[in-house]
Amino acid sequence: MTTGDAPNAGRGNSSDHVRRHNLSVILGLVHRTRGVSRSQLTRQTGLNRSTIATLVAELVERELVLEIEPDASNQVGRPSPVVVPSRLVAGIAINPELDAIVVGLVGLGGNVIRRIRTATDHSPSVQEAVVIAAAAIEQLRPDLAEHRLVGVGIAVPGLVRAEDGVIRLAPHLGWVDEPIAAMVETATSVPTRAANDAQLGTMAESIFGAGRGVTDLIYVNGGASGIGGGIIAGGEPIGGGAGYAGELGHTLVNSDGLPCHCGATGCLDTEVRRERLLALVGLSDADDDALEAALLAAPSPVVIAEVHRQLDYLAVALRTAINILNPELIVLGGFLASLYAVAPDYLDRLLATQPLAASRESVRVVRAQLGSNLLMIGAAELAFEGLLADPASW
Amino acid sequence: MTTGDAPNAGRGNSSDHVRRHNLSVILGLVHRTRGVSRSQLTRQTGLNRSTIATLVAELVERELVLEIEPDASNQVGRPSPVVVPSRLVAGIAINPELDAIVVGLVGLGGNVIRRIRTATDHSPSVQEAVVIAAAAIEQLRPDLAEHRLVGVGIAVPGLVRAEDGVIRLAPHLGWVDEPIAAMVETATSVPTRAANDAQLGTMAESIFGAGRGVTDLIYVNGGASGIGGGIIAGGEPIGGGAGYAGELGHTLVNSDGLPCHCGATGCLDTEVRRERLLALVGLSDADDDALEAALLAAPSPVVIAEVHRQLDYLAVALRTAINILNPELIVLGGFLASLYAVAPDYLDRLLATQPLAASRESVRVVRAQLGSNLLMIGAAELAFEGLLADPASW
DNA sequence: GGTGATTTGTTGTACCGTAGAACATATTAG
DNA sequence: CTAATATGTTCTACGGTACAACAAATCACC
Repeated sequence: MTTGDAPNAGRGNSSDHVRRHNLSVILGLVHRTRGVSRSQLTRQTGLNRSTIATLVAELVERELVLEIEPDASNQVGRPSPVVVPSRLVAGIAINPELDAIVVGLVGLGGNVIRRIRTATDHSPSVQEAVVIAAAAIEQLRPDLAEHRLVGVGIAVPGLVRAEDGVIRLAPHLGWVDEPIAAMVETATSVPTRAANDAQLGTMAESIFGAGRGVTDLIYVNGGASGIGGGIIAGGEPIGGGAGYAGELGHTLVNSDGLPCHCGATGCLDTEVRRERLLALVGLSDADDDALEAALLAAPSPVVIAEVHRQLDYLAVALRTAINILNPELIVLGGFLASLYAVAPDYLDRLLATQPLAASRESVRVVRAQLGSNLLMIGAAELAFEGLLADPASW
Repeated sequence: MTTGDAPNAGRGNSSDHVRRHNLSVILGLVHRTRGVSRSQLTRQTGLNRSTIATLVAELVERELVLEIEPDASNQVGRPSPVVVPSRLVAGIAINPELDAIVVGLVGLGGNVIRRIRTATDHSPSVQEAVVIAAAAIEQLRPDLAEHRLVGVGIAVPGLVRAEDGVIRLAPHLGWVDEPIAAMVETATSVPTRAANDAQLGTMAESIFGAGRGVTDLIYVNGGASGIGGGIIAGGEPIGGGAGYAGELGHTLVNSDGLPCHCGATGCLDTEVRRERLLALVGLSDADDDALEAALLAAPSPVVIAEVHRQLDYLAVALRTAINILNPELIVLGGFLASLYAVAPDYLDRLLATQPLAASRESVRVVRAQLGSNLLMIGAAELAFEGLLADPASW
């Protein structure tokens, strides 16, 4: 017996598509779980175990997955082999930052194999960033020889048009209308896609991190260059018409606030800023862990006041987002997670009163789990997307 | 050749599901378009024309659709019969208002066959509303005898849990935690579902109204009891975890604003209100058309000032929503459409500066098209959902 | 430590649904 | 009136999954 399957759009479905779809579902499950037994696959897909056998056999044939010895499960019955992602398959993740270009080699299952951070002494141009990324990929050549490269994904701190991977605006890098995906694809000859970094972080946390198994969540990240976010609704990442969705940082939180670079005033992004925290704890430059340690170590009244002030504004933005999207989960990343770590009860109390009662009672707040690998894993999702959609074409 | 088909979740797919899916796709197209030729169906679904023939034949057999004479199309080639929704199939729509219960009989294709409005002299209890609705359905009995009733849908001015159709809060009716879907289902013995009225209006406008063919839109409605809204993202209605999504009325628009019944302060819903407009044009009670006529007829400075004030706040809420969701289209309904009719340029100018540039340049604002039938059509969508998902089971 | 119960892999067959080809039919263009 | 074109109709082929029967590997129990 096979259950449910609710495909979309106005498209029909033929046997060809059934095969493609089923291969895609299975490879997707193997990817997300990093290892499932064949018997679990039969249960989760609703397909017959003979069908699972042929489908898995095709994926093994194509060297996309491996079947390994069943683990001692203390279960009655014949043990079922575990299907794991092939270690051959890999994607490249690129993340340009203000002062560095990070390039990573990521295996199926979101496993970061290697990672090269190239610091830059100035904020690079897109051309420079592409050259640096290409050089880093060159460095990876020995590793690449052992892998099958299926794509490149770029996590950009700015607005990226989903359709063609053009950066419309990366304010802190000063990039405007730059076709970064096309440029990298030209340089690497590997299919390349680009998207907003926070959206990719959202996908990563949703698949491998704090949002596993949750269909409706909001991710909000606080970084050095500001606040970004992403949305998963009904289990799907929400990109909007062009790919610019998720900009929770430009929610109004203070009518009397300062003008924001976006053109409006009183945005979350203008009120809640990392620099202010750094200044208060006497750091000029620090990573998230150091900042959080300093905040927790020095709970002076001034620090607490600022933390509360920022949480007040965060709560206002979250109230709006909760009312609009009714998420089950809010995932906080970067220094927003630190703010929450310093005063969890304070934020919880605010969120227990501001949003509509029905929506607020079912929402949980947690911190992100993937840490420094977040954007590598997220960008790699973009790289894997084509493969996961149609495993048989590879 | 058949193209694309991207089903969801971790479910597999077998021949049984293919058939169900294809029937569902075709009935859905016939429903949405209110009439498609078989040749159009082959093109839009990508299925072979022999397959379309058998699928349509099954739907005809089940009396869900009819094939009618092709219309003179001036096209070369053999004319293709037009597939239209069967006039037999109908759903019941229920919409409780503050001073009336509206019940309608709606045919497949969103065609409102009959509509009964039962005025109440006081704000009814849920029990009263159900009794009144049941009585109205009784009145429809002669019509019902000629139709096949596939479901009941209820559009509730409040938060409704999607799972079981329990009203969590309908503030203006004073209803809390009322299992209205179950109550109506008991009274009618017809499968019944309930949802928020603005969400259903969103679906209706998206399928039959201003949002046809648009995959990412926001609908915002201004009614006597406040502001509601709904979201379509990636072509799908967004309900959130429990079904409470779309509450754009409780976005912060004024930090110095008044407390709102929702628990927060400065909500759009507290600043932008229909009563204020009614008072300024000297009406105590008027429908949307009368209010709009009065606003357009009497553009006194005071009226213009209030219209601008309300549009200022609406723009702030839309800016936040646009930044979060990047819609292609914003559909305004109720008195919000009237505000826009009075000063379209004013709102357009605000929206041309406040949201992020990339998002604002691709968004259009239009008014809703379905008028007084909006909620009947929307609620009927709920009634039809089961049928459209699996036509063969009926 | 053997035996039965249980679960799952394996193999071969049946069935279902769609695709495709060939032919029929209805329209337009000239 | 004829050719071109598009679509309906019919029949056959093919692909993919389900199912049944059997084999294999584990656990539970005595």
